[in-house]
Amino acid sequence: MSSDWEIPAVAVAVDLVVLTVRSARLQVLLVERGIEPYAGKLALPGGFLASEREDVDTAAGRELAEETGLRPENLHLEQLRTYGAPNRDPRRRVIAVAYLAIVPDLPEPTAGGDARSARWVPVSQVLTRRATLAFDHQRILSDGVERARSRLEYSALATAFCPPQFTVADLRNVYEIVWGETLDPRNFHRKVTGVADFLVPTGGHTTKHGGRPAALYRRGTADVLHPPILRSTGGWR
Amino acid sequence: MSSDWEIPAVAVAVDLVVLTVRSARLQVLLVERGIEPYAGKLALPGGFLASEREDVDTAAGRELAEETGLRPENLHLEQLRTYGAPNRDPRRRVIAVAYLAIVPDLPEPTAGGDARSARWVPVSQVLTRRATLAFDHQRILSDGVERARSRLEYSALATAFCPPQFTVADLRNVYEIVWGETLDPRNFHRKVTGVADFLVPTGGHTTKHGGRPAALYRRGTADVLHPPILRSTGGWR
DNA sequence: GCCCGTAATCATCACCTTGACGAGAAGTGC
DNA sequence: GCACTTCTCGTCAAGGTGATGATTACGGGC
Repeated sequence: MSSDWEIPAVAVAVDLVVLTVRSARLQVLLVERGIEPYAGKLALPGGFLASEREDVDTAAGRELAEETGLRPENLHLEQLRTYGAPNRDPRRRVIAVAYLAIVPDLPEPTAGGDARSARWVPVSQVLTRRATLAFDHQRILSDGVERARSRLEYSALATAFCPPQFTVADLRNVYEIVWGETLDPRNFHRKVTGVADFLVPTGGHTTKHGGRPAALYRRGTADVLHPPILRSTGGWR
Repeated sequence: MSSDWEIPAVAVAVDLVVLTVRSARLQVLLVERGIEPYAGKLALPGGFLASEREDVDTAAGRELAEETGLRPENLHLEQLRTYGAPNRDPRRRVIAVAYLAIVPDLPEPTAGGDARSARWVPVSQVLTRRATLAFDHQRILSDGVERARSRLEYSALATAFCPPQFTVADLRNVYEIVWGETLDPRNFHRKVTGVADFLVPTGGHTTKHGGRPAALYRRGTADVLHPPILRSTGGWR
């Protein structure tokens, strides 16, 4: 570092991997790019810092609110990782701080705000390359999905996919769809109800479906799952 | 985003949490700052991108080589997370991409390169505030240590603290010091030797110490620990 | 109302992993 | 040889897991 060396300044983008379970599939929120590069291509929602003074975490919450209309307080939003390869963006140097957001099945897909044609796309369609994404967003999405799968094992993340009140079956549905494997309902029930402070019974019961009504729960105070809920594949067992 | 809006450009710094086990303590590599702000204060080693084209991961490896003289190929280096609060640095807007590096006990503490007085400091001295760090480096260190502790459970990270050949006792020593708890030698031995592809016996044995010679191992191909090595505290059990 | 299908919940059992701990193996120092 | 240390193997009870049977509680058709 010689004294006439100038500190390089780069643009900082925030990209969001917003996941939900919709129509029995894991889906990701994508936007269609309106401008070059990659005009017309699907991409993760995101954008640059709004000002030189905006906090990066704040920017992520702001982008999420713009795209989904949801306040970040109510949902899960965590930093995923930062992607800093020099040629990510052909225009100029941009490093992207990626965030993972988990939202429940929204009534209106992307009604909120001034989002430019955001829509839900099944993750499988992207990961199998039936749909490809702009920039290195394919990689970011892949990392985000793997993070979510892993978090289901050790954290209460699954409840973020669910409405405020949900049944054990709802929860099992989340696990099965995100992990892509079927789980035994009886063992799953025993395990999740056995985890300390994971689920709190509300006293209510469902009434709709064709079987016995299920007890309703809301998420408890536990962030980490005491005995974890481990998947058979992907780990080891 | 109006059309006259300019994309904010910010400086990108790479900060390193370099951990090792030395003198039976978990220690972190720190430098004494020579310039304002925080001149004279201890800080994590790091620096700005060397050029507008430098990859962020590459920059982390470069900084590590400058500080320790070690080539990044031989050791563990992973991205920790990005710290993007607007007032991290009082001079100007800087976002820091922090990395976690694990190195074995080096023969020469900080002999390598042109490092400005880098030295090892016990982590406990920093976390208990007996020594304080510049910027938000206290928080970054804290996150890095917690990441390392967690990684010991599920990954082969502990071997990165060890020389190429090591004994089960060496490995147990790493776990005990990083976790800050004692482990039963007999159960630990059974567990680590039972994990698939974690340890490969070299055939050699130690000869030095006062007890029965220990078999020597080198790290195997496993990155994730099949049955994980769980700590009693901090997790749940 | 009664039978049936469905789904939720409870119960049982064999197996495995874990932690606690005993005991032998294989060196060093005196 | 003896005391001491550390490594390594074994045993056992307790608890978690997967597989699976049984029971509960609803809706729907007749």
